[in-house]
Amino acid sequence: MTPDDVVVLIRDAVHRAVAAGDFVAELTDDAVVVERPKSREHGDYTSNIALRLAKSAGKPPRAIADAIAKALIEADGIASVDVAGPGFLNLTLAADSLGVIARSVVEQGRAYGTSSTLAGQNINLEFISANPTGPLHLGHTRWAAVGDAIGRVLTAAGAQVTREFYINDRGVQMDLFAASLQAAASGEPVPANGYHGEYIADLAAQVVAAEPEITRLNPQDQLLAFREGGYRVQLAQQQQVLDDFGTHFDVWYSERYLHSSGAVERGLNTLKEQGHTFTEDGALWLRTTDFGDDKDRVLIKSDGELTYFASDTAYYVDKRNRGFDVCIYLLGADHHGYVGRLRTVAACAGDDPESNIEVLIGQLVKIMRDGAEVRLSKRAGDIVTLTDFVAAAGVDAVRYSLSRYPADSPLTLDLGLITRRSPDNPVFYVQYAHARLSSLQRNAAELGIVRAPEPNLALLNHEREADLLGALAEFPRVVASAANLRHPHRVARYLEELAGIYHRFYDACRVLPMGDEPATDLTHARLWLCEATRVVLSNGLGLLGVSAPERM
RNA sequence: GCCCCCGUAGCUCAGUGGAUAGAGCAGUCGCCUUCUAAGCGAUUGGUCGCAGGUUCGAUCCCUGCCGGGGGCACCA
Repeated sequence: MTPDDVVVLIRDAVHRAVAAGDFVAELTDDAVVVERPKSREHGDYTSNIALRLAKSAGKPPRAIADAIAKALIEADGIASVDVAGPGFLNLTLAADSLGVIARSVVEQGRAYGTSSTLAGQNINLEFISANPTGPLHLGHTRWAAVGDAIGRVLTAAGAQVTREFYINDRGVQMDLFAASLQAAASGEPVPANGYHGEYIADLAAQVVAAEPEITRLNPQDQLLAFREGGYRVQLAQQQQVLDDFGTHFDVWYSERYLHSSGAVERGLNTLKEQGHTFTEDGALWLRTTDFGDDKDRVLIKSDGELTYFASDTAYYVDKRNRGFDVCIYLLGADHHGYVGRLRTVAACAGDDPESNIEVLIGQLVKIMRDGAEVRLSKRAGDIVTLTDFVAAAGVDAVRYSLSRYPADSPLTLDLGLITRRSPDNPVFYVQYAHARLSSLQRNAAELGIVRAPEPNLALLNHEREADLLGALAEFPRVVASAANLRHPHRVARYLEELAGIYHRFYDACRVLPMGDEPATDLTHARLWLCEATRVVLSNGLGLLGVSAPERM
């Protein structure tokens, strides 16, 4: 019996109690909430429905709880119902209705945890979108991990997801980039406002190696060649790094293409049609103050140049024209001033900023090493890159340690801790549980034990087994809420809890027979439970893009 | 000045109105003669920044204040 099944039982019980005249109530669809109680004494599931109905029913919550309990106890699969505290309903399930969860999980396999809660939603998920002028740094790494996990969780919840990376390959930063490469190649000092990282010299050398004739070009052509050559090399490098990291994009969208394809013009036309543009001081403005911005924004400068804001606006309209219902932007904290503006853009384009656009801000990641903060500055070159981080800690540890926290709160990581590959890092705790389970199955196979096709799952009545079954049943709800809230860290936290519950089960409940003893019905029931746990750990780690090792 | 994030155990952090506020690490004490001890058990540790308000009930929602971080452009 799943939590959703319990919800249905309670709803039916309320209806029966109302029909019997015990109290008066109207149930909305989401009124009945069932939770796993914190304390084992409170049964398998608990509901506060009586407390919620008390006011409108005009009766004390405990009286309502008693009436519901009376109707509920008759339902199949319910072993006992207690009314506790101010009026909580505490349910204990019959052992067999809890045990069948194990079978259901195993049979659903990789599909267990998926749902259709977001079915029909076509979502554009844009993240990282780094300039092609340097390596990916720590801020990008956070989104590479969390953004990818959000994509996986949304997909699991039934949404159609397109991951998109916007390439800022237009604008003055590209020229600065070119000038920096040119200077580095000819051994001259990099311009003061250029890019100073050590990678610039490497990039310049790579460009020269790929196109040796570049050194003989006249300065102007050479500048152009460095810009394009550097762009190609740097972009390819970013793509390779992300590929190695396990974060894959469906669309790499170039800002140049946005302009060359006419999308900018179309976007500006859409805004004009909606009537929110005006001309002043020779510039074209968007009246974002109509929707709460503190000031209007310029689209086309008085010198005829498009602003970056114009590109962003057109890009949003273009996404919508491509058929996306929801455009999610994952941005760094330094872009938070952009959130309000993007929302007004949606409003100016005639959309609903509450539903068509969503901007998530990733707060700063601070890295401590030997008690001191590692400072990050992209242009100065003192950066921790994604590649450095992965080289130091490995893909799994980096992905996991970033995605077990909500992205919208600042984060401090101890590099020493992560690189130490010690159990301090929860990813090892979770992966270890999976490795233990895999090992156990190898041992079972060696003993010639094959899971019985018709196990007696009612035998799973040990307290630790009930804990494990209850936790397994929660997984689909965890994934759905992670998707709805765009909070994949909930999956990670859940996995840590599940791993803990499994380790405690393992400690208390022997699975395989000792010595020459034969396999019993309990052995088989527990093997189903173990495989169900392994499936959920594997699926959950998969949602975070972290591997589920069979050996450690 | 205006806007955003944060303030929970010694440290790093979970906790989208419910029961006795949790985890890991750090500290203390135990458990390997059989499935991975990268594990398990026990124990120490809290005015949930402060003050009001809403509610049967607030760490959570609202208002104000205090403290820390980040952001404001006819830049990209």
